[in-house]
Amino acid sequence: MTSMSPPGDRLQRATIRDVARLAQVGTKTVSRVMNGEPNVAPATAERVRRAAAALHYVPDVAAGNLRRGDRRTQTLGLLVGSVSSPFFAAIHRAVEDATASRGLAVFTSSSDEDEATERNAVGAFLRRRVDGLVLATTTRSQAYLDVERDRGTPVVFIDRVPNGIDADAVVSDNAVAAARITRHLVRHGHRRIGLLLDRSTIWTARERRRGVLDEAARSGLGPHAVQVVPDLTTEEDASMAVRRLLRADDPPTAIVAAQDLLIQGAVRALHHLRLQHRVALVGFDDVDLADVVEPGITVLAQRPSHIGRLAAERLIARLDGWNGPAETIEVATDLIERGSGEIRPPVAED
Amino acid sequence: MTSMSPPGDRLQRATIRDVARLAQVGTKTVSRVMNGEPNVAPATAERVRRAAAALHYVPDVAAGNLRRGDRRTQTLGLLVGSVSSPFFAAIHRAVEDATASRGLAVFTSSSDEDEATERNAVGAFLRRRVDGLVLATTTRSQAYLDVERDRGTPVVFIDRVPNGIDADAVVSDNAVAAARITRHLVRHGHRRIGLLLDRSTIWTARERRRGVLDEAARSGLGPHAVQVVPDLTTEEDASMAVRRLLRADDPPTAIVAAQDLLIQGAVRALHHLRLQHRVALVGFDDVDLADVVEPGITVLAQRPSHIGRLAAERLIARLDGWNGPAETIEVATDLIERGSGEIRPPVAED
DNA sequence: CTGAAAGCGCTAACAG
DNA sequence: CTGTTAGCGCTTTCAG
Repeated sequence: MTSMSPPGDRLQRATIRDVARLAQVGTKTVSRVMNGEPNVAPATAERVRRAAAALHYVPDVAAGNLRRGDRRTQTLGLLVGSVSSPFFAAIHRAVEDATASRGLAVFTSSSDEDEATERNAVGAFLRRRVDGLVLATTTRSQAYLDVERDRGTPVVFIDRVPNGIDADAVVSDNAVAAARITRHLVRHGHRRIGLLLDRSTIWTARERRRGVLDEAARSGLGPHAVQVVPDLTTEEDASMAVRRLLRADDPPTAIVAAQDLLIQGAVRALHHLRLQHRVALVGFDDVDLADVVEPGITVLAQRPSHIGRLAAERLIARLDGWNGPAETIEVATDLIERGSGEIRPPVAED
Repeated sequence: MTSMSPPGDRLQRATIRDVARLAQVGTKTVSRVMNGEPNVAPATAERVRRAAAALHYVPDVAAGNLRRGDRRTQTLGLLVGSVSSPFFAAIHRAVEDATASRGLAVFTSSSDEDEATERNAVGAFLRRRVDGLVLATTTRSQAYLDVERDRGTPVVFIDRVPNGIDADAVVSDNAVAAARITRHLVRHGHRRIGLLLDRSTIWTARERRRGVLDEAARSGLGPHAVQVVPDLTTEEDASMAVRRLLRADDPPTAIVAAQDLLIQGAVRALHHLRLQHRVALVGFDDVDLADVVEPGITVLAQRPSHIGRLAAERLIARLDGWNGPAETIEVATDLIERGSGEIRPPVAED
């Protein structure tokens, strides 16, 4: 029976030879039927199918690919910062959607923004002979993928542009978006802005910082107008940073939170301080219930599913032999005004 | 040929024989070194490692496993409702964490609660010879996995108990939790409850319904006290359901939303109707910013990362040969009171 | 239309 | 300590 029976005598897995024997044909004929190749008499094919079903035969694609010409495993590897982040989870879903109809299976891993973890994960993908790679890279240089790319494994980068390797990338227009946020705040009268950032090892954090600072300068805000708090990792980090910023002399009248977790920390801090209607707030990435909170949270929403879809499509094009030059695709972001970003600074300006 | 550039001569992938030739040893020695087996002279091992590095050799685990005794691919398949749902994303992360240190790579797929999609995904996993399966199943019966399980592939179900197969499962204490919510509302004076549910093909939806109805009966509420609205899929569905419920004669004084998306729809509807302080609301699953909204949203929080970790640990135990009886592990849930669930009904009781 | 033989990259089972 | 031979499950090649 299932679990009681003598330990150790697990059912033998049927091979193509078992099927061939039962159907009274050669293994090649079974192979033809299983792969939908032509030149099999309908009656023979039916016999083979019946035998396969009777034995619960499950072909071993890895064994097949060992000999097959194209050597395709119909598998790809996806590396993200964390599969549990809403942003990357949405990308993951889009990659899966664009990819499932093609019969591609997806390996996923989280890097946690650690170089060694990324390299381990990519190594694990490569040892399993994935056909292609979709990477939110966290390493300084991706030159380590050069050889693999030259061996014909396409690599598409997401969320962050690559460094030290010529490859496709699909990213948000981070600097543009950050500048847009800044202009928005300046137009509403703000001259002192607090900027909450993720680790500066992450390309998006650097881009967003650049976008804010450049636009602040362009608006003539002066060098100390933007108070940058980098390397924030958790909600609590962001909360504490907001408290610290607002306690200081000459506190910022507006906060920019450059990532979803940081928004939540900032919102929570402002509410606890009862300053949610006094201090402006704009965040990167849309957050659940952002429209129900009072005031609604103004955000610069990225389009993660768009990023995922474009990346997957580009990868598939490469797999199909398209050989155009590598390019970086910028995906537009949307400024969604809900109230928190439209708060004006207190009138007591110096 | 790839195409224009260095015409068609993509780099050849190095095999174990290339490494052996370069290091002037037999292939078995290379194999020993790559797998950390004993009985290789340090000098030889070093020579092999150098050759492997020079050739950028990446072992093909699938080819190795073909001959290896245990036939382990160090790979497992994870099926969830959707990888982009926060609940399943958290489970996914926990499975990855419990599993990465072991060198297991994870295939993920979304079922979208569709039977055929589930079977396709599981088939794709099996053809790739995953060592084990973690499934949030959506099929009526999982007897189709019987043979595979007897072949030694462990299967652990998550979020939903299996049917037609004897296997481990890790689930929330849904009915208990639903009863607890109901009791909570009854204690606060509610006698008419609106219950928003996901598709009744999903086991959790049925369990939660049962929990609410049983507890309502136990509390002597009468057969029409709970108005059940099943088969809600989107936020909009939930919003509309709330509006409809509250427009009716004798509307419910409390709403139970049995899933995160439905909570958001319900919250939004209540806020639009400006009834958020009049109608009680309790939801399943914690939601971002639930504590910042006014009133805070009372939820029954599941512990998805706990579920994922336990499922992965059980799977690993099975892989390590542990052969105890299959069991269903219930993970406790937490009632988090934030205000919305503690609203009392209007005094005008009949 | 069909099947026998060879071989994909690797490891088990021996022999040195 | 090291290498040779066979063979994992499948597809290619090529001869019927």
